[in-house]
Amino acid sequence: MKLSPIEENYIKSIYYLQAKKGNVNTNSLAAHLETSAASVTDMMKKLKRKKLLEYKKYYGFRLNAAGNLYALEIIRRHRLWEFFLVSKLGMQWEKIHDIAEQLEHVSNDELIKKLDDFLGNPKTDPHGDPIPNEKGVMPVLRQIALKDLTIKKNAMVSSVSNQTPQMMEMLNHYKIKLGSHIKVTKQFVFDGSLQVKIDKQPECIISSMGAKNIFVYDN
Amino acid sequence: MKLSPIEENYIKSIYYLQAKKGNVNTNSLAAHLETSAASVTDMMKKLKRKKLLEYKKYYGFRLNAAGNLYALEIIRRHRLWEFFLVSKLGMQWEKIHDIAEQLEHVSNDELIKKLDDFLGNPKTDPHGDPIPNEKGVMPVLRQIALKDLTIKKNAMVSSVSNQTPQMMEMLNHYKIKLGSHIKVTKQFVFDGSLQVKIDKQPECIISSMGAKNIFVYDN
DNA sequence: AAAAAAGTTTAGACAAATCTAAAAATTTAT
DNA sequence: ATAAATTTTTAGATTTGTCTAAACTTTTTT
Repeated sequence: MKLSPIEENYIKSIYYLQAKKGNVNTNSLAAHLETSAASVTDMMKKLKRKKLLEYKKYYGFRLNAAGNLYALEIIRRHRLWEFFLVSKLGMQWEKIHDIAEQLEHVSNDELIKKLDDFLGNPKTDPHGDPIPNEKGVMPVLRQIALKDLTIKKNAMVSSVSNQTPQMMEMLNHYKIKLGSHIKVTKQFVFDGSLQVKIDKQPECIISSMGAKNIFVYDN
Repeated sequence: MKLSPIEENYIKSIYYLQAKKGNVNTNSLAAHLETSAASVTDMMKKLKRKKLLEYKKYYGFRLNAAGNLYALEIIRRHRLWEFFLVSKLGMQWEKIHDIAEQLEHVSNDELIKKLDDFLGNPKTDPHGDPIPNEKGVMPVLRQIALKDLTIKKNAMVSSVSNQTPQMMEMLNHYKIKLGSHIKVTKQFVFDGSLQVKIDKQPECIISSMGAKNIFVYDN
């Protein structure tokens, strides 16, 4: 089934609010989507007709299995595009969300599959949020700061917690990208700096400041 | 100004029909967009209000300078995405048009600028059609078959005239991509095969069959 | 130059998504 | 348990893009 971008936005918002608060009501969904409660009621009837959620007048609504799966598909597209915008086009975080909101509605299974492969099958978006797989399964990841990574354990760069020009300069210099393979080869107790191997590059040293702000998943 | 996807499709269709036939009338635009003549009339009034075309009842319509520029912007987005789908994701020609029709409506100037740079500022899409620049200027290109390329002249791969698995296999083997820099270093009169240099790779030999089907622009 | 044909526009209706204001149901407070 | 407050739904209007059928222009034919 293919929904309109508007319907997709409803599904996505319900999913988020449900994940955050357990249940969603008409008013909170209206607030989240910046629309009226009346519009929400109308749409709930429609999405019930389309069998994406349970809905009983005055008794709230809830995504069913199909609705959940659809939401995860949208989130998958959104997060893959966000990854693309940052890792391939080098866009800044603040700018990518709105663009990904547009791109997420482009629907073509082969496109998303190929995009995923092209990006190296990332497990999280640039903010560190997990990307559901094709079947709608969110990977369970342990994300830790690089400074806490067990020595000699392979890990992957998942996100970076600040995006100052100084930080970007450093990442750039070390050729650290989202998705980069990374391993700590030595720790210096003296100043907390680390010797690390990034992808296939020769080893280099990262300061404790840097190692605090770079996040990786090690599973 | 930001138009809806539907309005953009009207602008784009008018542009194409105008380029092909000089002038467009209500019925032919309706046919092209698979809609009714009445819908076209309604939309012409609207696009006139938005100052994108000249329109006089019963006397036809024509894009003005602003409308033309807008059309070229849409075409630019469409062709850049087509290039992306083929050169980065490795999709097949038959599949890319419909996807690009969706992607072309995603509007963000910085996105398109960065995408263009990421792709290496291609001058044509995978079909060999020129990509307008940011100012709406179509590059004037001389596209020729690789076999006709002057020896030792630098050129760029613009398109490939058939997409059989055999052809793809060869392109893959030689690492020839859209946008690849290419130069003929030697011609063998005997069988018409060519020695060529592709990007920074060592020289290789391409048969006359291959050289007939690979197109380049040499200016 | 009328009549016929072709092409275009208007009128009126419809579907999707929205809104406001009023009505109905539920929840909370007394 | 009734009243008050909150929340949700309905009713009816609006906007965008669409349609068919009828009316209107222009063009072509005779």
